[in-house]
Amino acid sequence: MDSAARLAAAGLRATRPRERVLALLLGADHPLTPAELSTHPDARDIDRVTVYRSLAALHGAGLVHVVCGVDGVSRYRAHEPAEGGCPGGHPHFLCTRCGGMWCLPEQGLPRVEVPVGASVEGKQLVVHGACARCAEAGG
Amino acid sequence: MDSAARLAAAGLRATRPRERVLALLLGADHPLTPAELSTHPDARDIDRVTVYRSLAALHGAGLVHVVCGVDGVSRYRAHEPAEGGCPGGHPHFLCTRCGGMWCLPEQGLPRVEVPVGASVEGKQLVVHGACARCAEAGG
DNA sequence: TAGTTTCTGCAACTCAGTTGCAGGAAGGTG
DNA sequence: CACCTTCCTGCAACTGAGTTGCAGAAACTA
Repeated sequence: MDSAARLAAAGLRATRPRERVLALLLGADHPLTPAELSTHPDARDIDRVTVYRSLAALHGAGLVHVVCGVDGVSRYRAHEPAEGGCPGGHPHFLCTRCGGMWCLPEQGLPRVEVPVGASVEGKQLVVHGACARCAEAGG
Repeated sequence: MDSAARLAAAGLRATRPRERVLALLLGADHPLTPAELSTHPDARDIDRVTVYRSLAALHGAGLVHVVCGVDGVSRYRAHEPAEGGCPGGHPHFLCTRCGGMWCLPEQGLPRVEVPVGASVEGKQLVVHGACARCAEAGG
């Protein structure tokens, strides 16, 4: 299923910026920041603000999941809409050297007991350190 | 052990801003943001920048732990230096309505398998939703 | 094709956090 | 106690992420 079809299936207008952003997320092997998206050669002509709003629309429609690392930057990744339920329900690894992030999809998240009366909307587990390449480069 | 004694024990100079910041963190029942600290009545005369630098010093000395929520804001909490080892090794609950955060210290963090060659320096599990008060207020 | 609705791009803005630098305080030495 | 070195503080200015308002343009509908 390509970007345009996914947008239509989710009830979103299939505009050029949205298709482009979703296509980039689908083609990436790790979560991307809004900055990485708007400076990408294939999206240079898309405004920063439009990238943010497209990501918000995609997230609202359940086409992508978002993770905020210990560096305070949000990262987005596309997932199959068919997965439904709890997309992004896996840990992520953040390299604090190069800023790269990778999904660890084979592993789940633990059940957490929250204070009485509180309602849970999501949870995220971020492991941080140095990725293989940065660790080897001396870091 | 009061703030000044903790600073000395950690090998830090016991300056007024540091004592003040540490005392506020020790007196709080939940993690505080740098903004909450620098606008606190007891710390109004401490510069924003000094708050950030004091927190960095306290964190580097292992007197506080830091959590970055899904809202991209860092929060700090003091802990007993005697605990050592892996301070902050518990989940946190973040209320996305009021921005409050609470520690869930009775629960641990799961072991996570990371990509080959990567080195782990820490991990954090943040559960987000509405706290009891915000949920009751209709959120 | 015309018309309504929604989206895009621009400009300006807020807020978190950082950097450079001059003056000042903390704590050691004689 | 005075001196001196070291480190810290506060100010100003800056970077970078993310948001808001608005006019014009593109997408869907009839």
